[in-house]
Amino acid sequence: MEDVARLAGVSTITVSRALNTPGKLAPKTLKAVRTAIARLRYVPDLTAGSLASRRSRIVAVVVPTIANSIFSDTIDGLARTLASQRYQLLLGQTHYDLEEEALLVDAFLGRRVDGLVLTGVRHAPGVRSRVSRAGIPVVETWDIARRPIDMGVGFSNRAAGRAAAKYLVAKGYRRLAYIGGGDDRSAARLAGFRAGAREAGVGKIAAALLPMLSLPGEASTALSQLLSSDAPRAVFCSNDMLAAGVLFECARRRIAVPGRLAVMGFADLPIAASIEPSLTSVQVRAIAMGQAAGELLLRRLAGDKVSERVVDLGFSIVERASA
Amino acid sequence: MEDVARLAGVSTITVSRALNTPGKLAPKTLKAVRTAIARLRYVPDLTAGSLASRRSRIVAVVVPTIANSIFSDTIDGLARTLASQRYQLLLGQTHYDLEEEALLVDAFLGRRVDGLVLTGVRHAPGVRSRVSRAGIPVVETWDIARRPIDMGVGFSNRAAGRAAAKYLVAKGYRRLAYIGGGDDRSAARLAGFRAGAREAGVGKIAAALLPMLSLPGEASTALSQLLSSDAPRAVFCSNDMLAAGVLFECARRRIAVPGRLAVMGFADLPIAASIEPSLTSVQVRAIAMGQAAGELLLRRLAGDKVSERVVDLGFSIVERASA
DNA sequence: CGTAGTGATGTTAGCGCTAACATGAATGAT
DNA sequence: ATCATTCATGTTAGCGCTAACATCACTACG
Repeated sequence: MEDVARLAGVSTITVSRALNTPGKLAPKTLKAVRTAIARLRYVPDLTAGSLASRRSRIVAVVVPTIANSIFSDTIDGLARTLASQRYQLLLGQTHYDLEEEALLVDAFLGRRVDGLVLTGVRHAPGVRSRVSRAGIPVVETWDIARRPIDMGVGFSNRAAGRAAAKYLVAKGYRRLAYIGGGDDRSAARLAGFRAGAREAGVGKIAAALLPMLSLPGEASTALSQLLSSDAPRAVFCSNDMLAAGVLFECARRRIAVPGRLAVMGFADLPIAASIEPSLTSVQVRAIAMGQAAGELLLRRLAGDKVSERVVDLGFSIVERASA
Repeated sequence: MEDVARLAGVSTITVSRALNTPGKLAPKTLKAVRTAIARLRYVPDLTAGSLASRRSRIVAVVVPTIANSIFSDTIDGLARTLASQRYQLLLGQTHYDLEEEALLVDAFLGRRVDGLVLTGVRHAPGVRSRVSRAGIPVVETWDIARRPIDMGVGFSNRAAGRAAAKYLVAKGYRRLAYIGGGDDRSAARLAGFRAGAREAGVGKIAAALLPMLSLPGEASTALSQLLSSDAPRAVFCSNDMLAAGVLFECARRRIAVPGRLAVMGFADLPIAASIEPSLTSVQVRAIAMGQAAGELLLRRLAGDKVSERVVDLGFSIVERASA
């Protein structure tokens, strides 16, 4: 930077200003500095800048896994929103392990990220306090916290499960089943699904819980398991990929959908509209969640107060052929 | 850090060593420092550490989009490999725009990342030289560069397309078609597909090029387009999701697969094995690519020389029911 | 018992920027 | 002509760490 300053005949702070607040320089000076920067191929060191200014222009996002396209959509929305203000994204995956999340959060706080986006509302003990002490804006996504760490963007997984049950019962299905993973949000949907069924006067629900992934192939196993006992009339899957797997298995076994088995998915991934038969699904706004999280962060980083700390983006049921 | 040092009765450098090279401290001292760190809830500032040590322990990865699960698998492999050495991932998406890539690369270089992983082998002018000047290890993935910037991990998209054509012709299909995106790698596969067909004595190939995304829904349009002209006997899709879309459309139109139309996918995503009929696909090793990229970086960051600068992970054709 | 060697810890001097205040020139109102 | 105000730029002093060298105690050996 000193070299640039010397070549342009100014001081280093002027170079700094040319980079950060070009509007505050006289046009001539700005041009001279820019010429010098180009000539010397100078690449400013943002690390040093972060240290001096105490702003890193980095936001960290923690998701269970990016292999699930649902979270990558949220990251995409977040990344695009933050990119508009030249913020960069540091990515961490927990693989559905709260301890991993705690480690990632600590590492990110050490990097002095300007903001933090977490997935889910349950965290390892200590995370909450450490994050609060850091004094940075934090957004929890993909669920609604009763007591958010700071801010939240999401929807109620419980309510979504409940709505799914009510939808299926209203359609006349009474023997209901659930296929899903064991993570918090899937568990909340299952709890809601059970509650909804109970409220609608339908009793026990068969549930097949899977390991964390949500691959279509696992659905076959889960379906076999369910069919071997008291065969359900409708099955709610905690993910469209799982639901797709069920549809494939049904095609293989010549089980008519929805004639003999109704299938309902979750997330409304692109495949839901395209698959044959098309898949009834609970639509959630994955990209919008990322965008909203990014906007909340940006507002706080710009000094705004943000009174609406929790944003419920809701969900909606998209009725298609399968249920 | 000074507070911690004072409380532990040591100097700041000893605290630094307790954090970075704990093995070099006397066990008593280490314990004292750790106690002080815990008591004060001290969170070391990695930004300052990066500036002083000139190592950021951050690696940047640039992909076209993480919405495509193929790239998120690579990122996953990369992230896991790097996490073992406490490196963190900075993520950038180009949305298939080389100019975007150039901007991201510049921003990442400014952050003094320790390593860089790029997708593809074609870059905006200037990127190559700027990256080289930075003197950091770089890995280009998802294709094989004839002249890599530094290192490479991938497979030949051209060869993959060629192999797909030969496979289909060997199966007796002669009127071939291609459905794929317009990005470099898809284009390379199409070129290879054409070359393979030519070599196998099959002439013109119908091709439907789509915008960048690879959603199953877009396949319907593409298929209609192909069927309206000289109906193909076999179609090679540049992505399994596209292929799935074709299968769905075929189910809808009661087109027998592979009886009337053979369908071949690319990437061997989980859905390929699970869909009905199961999908013949070109398997590529997305996760392994990320891991290998991570390993190359780690070796270079550890000071190794790395003589094999380009790793070809190859591909294989997985024969299933659809072609 | 002297000397070299080893291991543990400390001292000094930055890493490359920017915040905060300081300076000085130009402008305009009185 | 004087003074306050604004604008453009400069000076100083860190931001919170770590590299490199320095120091000191202790061990081992002939």
